[in-house]
Amino acid sequence: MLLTVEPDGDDPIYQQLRDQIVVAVATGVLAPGDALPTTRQLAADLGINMHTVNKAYDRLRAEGLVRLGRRTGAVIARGPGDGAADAEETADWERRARTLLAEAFAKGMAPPEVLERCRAVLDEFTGR
Amino acid sequence: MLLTVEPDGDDPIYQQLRDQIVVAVATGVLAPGDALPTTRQLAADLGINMHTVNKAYDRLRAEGLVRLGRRTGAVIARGPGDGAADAEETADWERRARTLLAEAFAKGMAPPEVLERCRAVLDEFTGR
Amino acid sequence: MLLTVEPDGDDPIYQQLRDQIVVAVATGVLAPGDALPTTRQLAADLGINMHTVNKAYDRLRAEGLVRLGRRTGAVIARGPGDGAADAEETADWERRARTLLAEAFAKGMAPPEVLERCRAVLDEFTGR
Amino acid sequence: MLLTVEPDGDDPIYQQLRDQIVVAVATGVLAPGDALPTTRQLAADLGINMHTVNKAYDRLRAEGLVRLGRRTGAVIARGPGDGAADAEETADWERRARTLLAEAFAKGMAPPEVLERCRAVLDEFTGR
DNA sequence: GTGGTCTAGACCACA
DNA sequence: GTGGTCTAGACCACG
Repeated sequence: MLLTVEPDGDDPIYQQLRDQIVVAVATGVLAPGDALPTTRQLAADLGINMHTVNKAYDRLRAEGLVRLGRRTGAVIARGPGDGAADAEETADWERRARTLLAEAFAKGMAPPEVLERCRAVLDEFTGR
Repeated sequence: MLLTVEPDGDDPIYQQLRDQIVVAVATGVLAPGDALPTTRQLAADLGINMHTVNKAYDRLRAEGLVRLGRRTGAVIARGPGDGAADAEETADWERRARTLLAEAFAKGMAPPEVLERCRAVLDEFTGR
Repeated sequence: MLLTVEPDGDDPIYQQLRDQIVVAVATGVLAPGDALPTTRQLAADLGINMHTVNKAYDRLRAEGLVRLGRRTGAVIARGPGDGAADAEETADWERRARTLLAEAFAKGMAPPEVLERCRAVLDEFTGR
Repeated sequence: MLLTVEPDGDDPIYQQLRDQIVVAVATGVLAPGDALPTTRQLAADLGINMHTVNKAYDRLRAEGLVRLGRRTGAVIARGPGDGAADAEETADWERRARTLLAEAFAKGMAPPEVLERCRAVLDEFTGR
């Protein structure tokens, strides 16, 4: 099973699904054109409600990462090589990154170490 | 005024406060030993509920960034140079960073560019 | 009552609500800062489900026209004078306008007459 | 190929076909008397279901833009110069135009700019 | 008391 | 058989 959820986790279930799919796209486990499970199927597999899956898919569509097809179900629409993010998207991302990096630094992680971890994660994504 | 809030923003108000204080610690605007405003004071200044400020402070306490004293109020307990984060804290941070980096990569931002942005933010924190 | 719905109309109910609110903003009946009814209130008034209202509000939020407040409920966030639409938004609008104008022209409406109708509607919005 | 479809686009396929044919009539690419491809032919060319093409043609018939003959297939029935639309048709169109214009105005597009865009599109249809 | 989330189950549009 | 829409009712997070 590609996706799992923690019903009692801090993040809402649809958010957990969204995050896992984003990571799967980054790692190449899912590539543009790949089909995601149908809402009903995934809901049944995970023991959650169809609408919850639907919401996760809808958010991903709003982010431009998946297309919701009429016949095909949900399909990955964008991937690592597929053109750059727009300005607003990038600005929003940077704002969130800034907060996350501030937390690391404020809690005592050394900047070179932080950067190294980021590099390692990105290297993993690129497959190096 | 050091802190501001958007009452109708996407993030809850207590989260906005928490984030801003974290960034303030990272940039050195707030240093270990500095006192934060009292909950009543800050709530009055921002026009928000006292409980909301309290929640923000409590979260920061749970993260180990502030100490809450009966008479001393909230005081910054940790800063950039103050020893490393523990393993659990670090692992949790890395999980969140992984998701954020995956989003950037999946949406087409180039890894060197992403790293550069991270480096720039960290440089800003260290004062270069 | 400001808003009404036709449960059996061609457009989904949430779309009808969205459209009416957009028109209300254009005509000035609703101005930035004005509060919309709460989801439960509006649902009760119209005899529809809370989630349907929620969806309409969520779409308007995605369009940037309303903010969904924690305490305040839904509030108009943008109005006629409030800065221009971004490029993508404009391009999408123009694509839809092109189709609508093509329909008018193909069905025999004379271009000057079409323009005149558009001008009249816009004049109504500006209050002239 | 005159017509194309995005199977996973926001609009249903039959709607995409309908829109493209309407635009083709407006631009003069298709003129009254011209034959459209047979449903089988077009469905095969586009890799879609025959029923979908059928539905698009039927909508156009309901709008009075094409005539469906048993042997003649689908033929364009109306064009830019072919008499005015009836009152009901016009009223419906104006209602939709009003919503679309309201959206533009509410989102900050200036009325003169909106009118100018409309004029440009109509000029393109008339061939200037 | 507000919106947010989740569940459950139904019907419809689309293909 | 897919996603889209709507209804109904419950609990939670936020303030």
